[in-house]
Amino acid sequence: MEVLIVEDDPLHRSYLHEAVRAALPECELVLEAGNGRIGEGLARQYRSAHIVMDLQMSERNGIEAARTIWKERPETRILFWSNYADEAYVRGVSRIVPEGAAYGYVLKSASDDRLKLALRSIFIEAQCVIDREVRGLQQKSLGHVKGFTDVEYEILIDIALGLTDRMIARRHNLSLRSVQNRLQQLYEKLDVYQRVGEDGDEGRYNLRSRAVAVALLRKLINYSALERAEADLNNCMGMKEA
Amino acid sequence: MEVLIVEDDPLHRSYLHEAVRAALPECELVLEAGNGRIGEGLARQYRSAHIVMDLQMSERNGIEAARTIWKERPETRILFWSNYADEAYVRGVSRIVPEGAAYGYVLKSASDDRLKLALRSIFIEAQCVIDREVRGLQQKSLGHVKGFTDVEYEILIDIALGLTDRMIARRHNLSLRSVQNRLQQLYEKLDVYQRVGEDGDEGRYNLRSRAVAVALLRKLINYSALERAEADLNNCMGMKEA
DNA sequence: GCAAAATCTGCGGGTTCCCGCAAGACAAGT
DNA sequence: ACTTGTCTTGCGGGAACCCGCAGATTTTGC
Repeated sequence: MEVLIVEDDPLHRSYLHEAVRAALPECELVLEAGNGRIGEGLARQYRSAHIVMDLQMSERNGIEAARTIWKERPETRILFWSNYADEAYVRGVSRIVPEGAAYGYVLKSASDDRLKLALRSIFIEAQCVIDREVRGLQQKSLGHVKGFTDVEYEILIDIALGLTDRMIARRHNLSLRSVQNRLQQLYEKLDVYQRVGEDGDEGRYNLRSRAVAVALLRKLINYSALERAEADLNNCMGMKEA
Repeated sequence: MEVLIVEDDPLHRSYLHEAVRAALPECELVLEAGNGRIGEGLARQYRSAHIVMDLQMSERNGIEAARTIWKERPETRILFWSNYADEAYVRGVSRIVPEGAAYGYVLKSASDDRLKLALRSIFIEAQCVIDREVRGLQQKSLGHVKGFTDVEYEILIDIALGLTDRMIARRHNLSLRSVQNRLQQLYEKLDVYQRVGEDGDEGRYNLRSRAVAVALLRKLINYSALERAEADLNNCMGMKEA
């Protein structure tokens, strides 16, 4: 058995190495990668079936790396080990995990024991281990309780990228008005209608920009989600040109 | 001599502790704080003159903590130790450093030796030590080479928060048209005018939202800057109400 | 002190956005 | 079949935005 560690912080990397050694004495080889790109390469080369992966790395982030790895070998077991439980990350991960795969999502703030337990559960027992906090977000996101539909989310990303209504309509094969309907739902859910001004004066927000702002503040979207979306957009545009 | 470490990651904290011990054998006491709020408290309590501070902490981030600490004791020497060199952070720090204070900005990716050298230079020699990469950004930011004025930056933040033109005008005591002029400069500098569409079709961006998007992608603004700005906004509003 | 440059301001227009109203499409449920 | 609900689309108008133009004000450089 071998384990691949993908993590860009050297300190965390060696801590993980230690933890893996301690939790999985049957592990013969521990590989390390400093970013997603290298991680992908090693995963391919060693056909690693067991991976511990950080999200938020510079070169190529964890979600992208995991996606391509899972695309090639869906039975790979991946434990995501992250600092944050941003809804953007959680959604990004749930989006790419293959049917029936064993994976995990543990926060870096979790205790030593939690991490080791998760390592054994996932890699040995093939069970899913999702941090409670993260689990909560997942539920909220999927269940309709104050959560956002996938379509809504898409549109949210689109306005965050700065696309116009017309562009969004084209991208999604919708009429202009439909897009605007979606936007209204979004504004509703993001609770963006409160006045900002005082007295009787009418001081509203710019709804479109405000929506992006509160989405960011609520960590519904974050830097890496934006980055990915921007890359997608460029791709898509390139395709059209050709 | 005593040193206060403010850093929310336990691993990094103990690494720092180690480094301080090694680099400053004359140091008698090393204090640790897990977030900005606690850090402020300890700084006040122990009148610490030497602080190593992470930016990006949950409870209260490094910039806010440093600002209040410096406000009380401007001669405090602070070494900022951060993962990132986002322009938003760099600008945030330059903004609050008192006249003639000795401080430093070192990236976590720097070598062990660099860190130790910086510790001695700042705490013993009272010199400023700024990472080269960071230094570059500072120049660019202050010098007029492709950099942003403070006023422009303010307005950028305002639209990122979702304020309307009229609101911005009021906040800055400007006419509506002036604000729009500023916005045009911004759009120019952020290079937001490229078409997104193909063929002869007119596919522009929504300039306002797009500007925010590219500012985020270029790390001109980041989560913590947004968060601070939002808090400011709420304060300001509260004041007006009263 | 004066000219050049940069900023601030009002006006007017074209465009995009925000959204109420209303009519059609499709699914599900009793 | 009738209702109920959700989703889509068109129309139209009011508001906000983007911006060229042109005059007023301030700043800067020499």
